[in-house]
Amino acid sequence: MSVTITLPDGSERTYAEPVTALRVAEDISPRLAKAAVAAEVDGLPRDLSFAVSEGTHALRILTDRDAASLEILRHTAAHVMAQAVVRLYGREVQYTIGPALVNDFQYGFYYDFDLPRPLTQDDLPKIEAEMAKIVAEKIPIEREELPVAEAKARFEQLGQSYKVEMIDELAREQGARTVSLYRQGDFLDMCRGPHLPDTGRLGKAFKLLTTAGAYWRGDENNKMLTRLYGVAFFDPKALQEHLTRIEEARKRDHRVLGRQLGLFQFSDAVGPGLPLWLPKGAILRMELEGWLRGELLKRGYLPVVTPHVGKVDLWRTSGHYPYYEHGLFPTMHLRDVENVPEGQEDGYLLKPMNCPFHIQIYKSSQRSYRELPLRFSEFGTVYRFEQSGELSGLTRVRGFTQDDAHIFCTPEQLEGEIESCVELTKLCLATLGLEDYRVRVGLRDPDDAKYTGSSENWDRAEANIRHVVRKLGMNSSEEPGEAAFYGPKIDFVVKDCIGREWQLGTIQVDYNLPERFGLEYIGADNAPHRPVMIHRAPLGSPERFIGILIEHFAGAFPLWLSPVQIAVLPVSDKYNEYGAQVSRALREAGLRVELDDSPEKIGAKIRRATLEKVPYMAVVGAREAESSTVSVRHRTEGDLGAMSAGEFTDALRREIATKGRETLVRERLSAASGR
RNA sequence: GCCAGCGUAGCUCAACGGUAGAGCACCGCUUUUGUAAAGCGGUGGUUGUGGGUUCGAUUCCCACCGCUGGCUCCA
Repeated sequence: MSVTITLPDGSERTYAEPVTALRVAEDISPRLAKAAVAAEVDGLPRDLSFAVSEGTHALRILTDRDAASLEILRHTAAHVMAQAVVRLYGREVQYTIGPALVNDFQYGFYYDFDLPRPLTQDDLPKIEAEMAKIVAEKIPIEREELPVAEAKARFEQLGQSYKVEMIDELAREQGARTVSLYRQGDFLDMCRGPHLPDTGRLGKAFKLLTTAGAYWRGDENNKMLTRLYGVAFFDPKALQEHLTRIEEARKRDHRVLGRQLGLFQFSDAVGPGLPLWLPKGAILRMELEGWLRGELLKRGYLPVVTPHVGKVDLWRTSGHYPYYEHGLFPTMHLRDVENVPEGQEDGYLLKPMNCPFHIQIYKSSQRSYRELPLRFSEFGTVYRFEQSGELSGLTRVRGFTQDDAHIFCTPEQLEGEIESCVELTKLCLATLGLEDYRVRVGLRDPDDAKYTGSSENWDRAEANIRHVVRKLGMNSSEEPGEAAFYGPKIDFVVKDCIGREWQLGTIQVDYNLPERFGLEYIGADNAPHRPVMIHRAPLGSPERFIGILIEHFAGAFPLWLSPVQIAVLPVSDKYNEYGAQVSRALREAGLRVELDDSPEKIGAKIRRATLEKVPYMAVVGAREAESSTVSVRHRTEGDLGAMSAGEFTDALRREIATKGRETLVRERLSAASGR
């Protein structure tokens, strides 16, 4: 009959009877006990009040220095917030769920409430003040384990019907016999825990950030609850840094930079989610697309061009229409202007995808196995009627282009083709320096009826994808329910400046549309066979990709993508003529140049070009005109010294060829330091 | 689509019941300038749209449109 506790440093402590984690901490040192936040017993997070039972157990005392503690702090913060809301808004407040978030860029926790009226921004200061009171009261947080029936009775008594529903569900789906409750004074919640030992430990480094609506259980058929988001840290300095980081991130927001740099705009006169690319944005986009087009040709892709509208029937055959009708721009009816043949549906759609058109091209002649794989590529603009609340800058729009292609191949060729698609997608990300992405393998959700095709087809497609992912050793996560309705996919997902995830590149395996459209090729055996399709887009969409790119570079694009590559800046009007000469020479060398012949002083011109994030400036005055040179300045590195226009051009061409490395800067700086 | 907030000059913001103001940008004049903002002057607004309350609305109320943060959705 004894308790043996092994500590992380390997030492052991023995107790005659069960002992709480806190007691052990006290025995180790009073300072540790004071700093203790929670414990980890046999690898599981526990409260400090947790009693370690007989036998041998590994114990670790968690302090604010442990990463795992932050989640506990934030979870307690959510409870304290809920307690404050109940205190302020009365017993008719229903509290539902309130988890900690540790990987979110902005938020640290939230709690969803059902209240007589939704809370607004104006309520937050009051709630924060009440939370501060609760912290000052240092209310002990106590855990108890109750049988399901008893716990239900408690919450029924409190009128907390959501909690009752959750307990029922725990009992039904996980066979729970008991549930754990946490009480802090007048507030009782069902929670797995662990929590801080008392509300005082929350401290002052918390802040409520925003309110939002959220459907109960994330289902839009359910009631909309009020969600409060907040964040908490152990250290007020860390909170301040966090808030500053959010503020900084908002400065890179592509919507802000897009306007500042004159890349794109939206116009009420045109309609929401329909971007207008301004000249500078259009150049950037053309450069990116032009590069990718070259890569596609090298890889045996065949360009095709297809229209923006097509008959509804096409989308019925593909299967898009019934499932995604609400996601389409409304059907155009032609009966009033044209005869619609008997038996043919009257209607055209603005295309939501390019695949049915590419399929028609496949079908335009009889195909032999000798032709396969056929890779039809098109930067096709598609239109999807996204819900109004979903629209967001360039990352979620209603009219956008896909760097699309459909690969038609034999089942034997499929995995090799998937592999090359993965490599091309990785090349795109690597070329732009987007290293921070995750790979998601989207599989069907077996409980959802929206997927088309046989389960054999799905099994095959999912197996193909898994093979390739394994073969390439890709670090990826499988997510059921993330497949396209016709097939599973590999998605490349990145985050924007405030941590929202967006899918960029995608590779989708599809056995189903070839079936639905009756595609065939004649095999070596002279018999018809069914091809497999891959839908793939390495950028995903230039719109979204560039949106992310703007944030990635904070608007300071590498030379090859910069809308203006060189600003020629005459020191005064007197040198405008020489400046124009230099500009002409650079432009003839294929560089994008802007001559600033405004009556400003040189300092102002430099400032303007720098704010516009033009990579290089060529300052020209008497000295340069005299010696036929330009004084080169880099947007961040400053003065790089004088060189001839020819030397400058050559250096920039070399730098453009690298697609990113600032070779000229390096050359000049190393020359300078070598001197 | 749902919840909340916001919509004032091209941009960033002020005025908050008494018929709008600043900085930047733009235009003009002076200055002819050497590596992140020269000086002076000027143009510019049916205060998102439509109703309502009021002697009077940018300000208060309602509806719509748009934007922002979430939720849902996302081929």
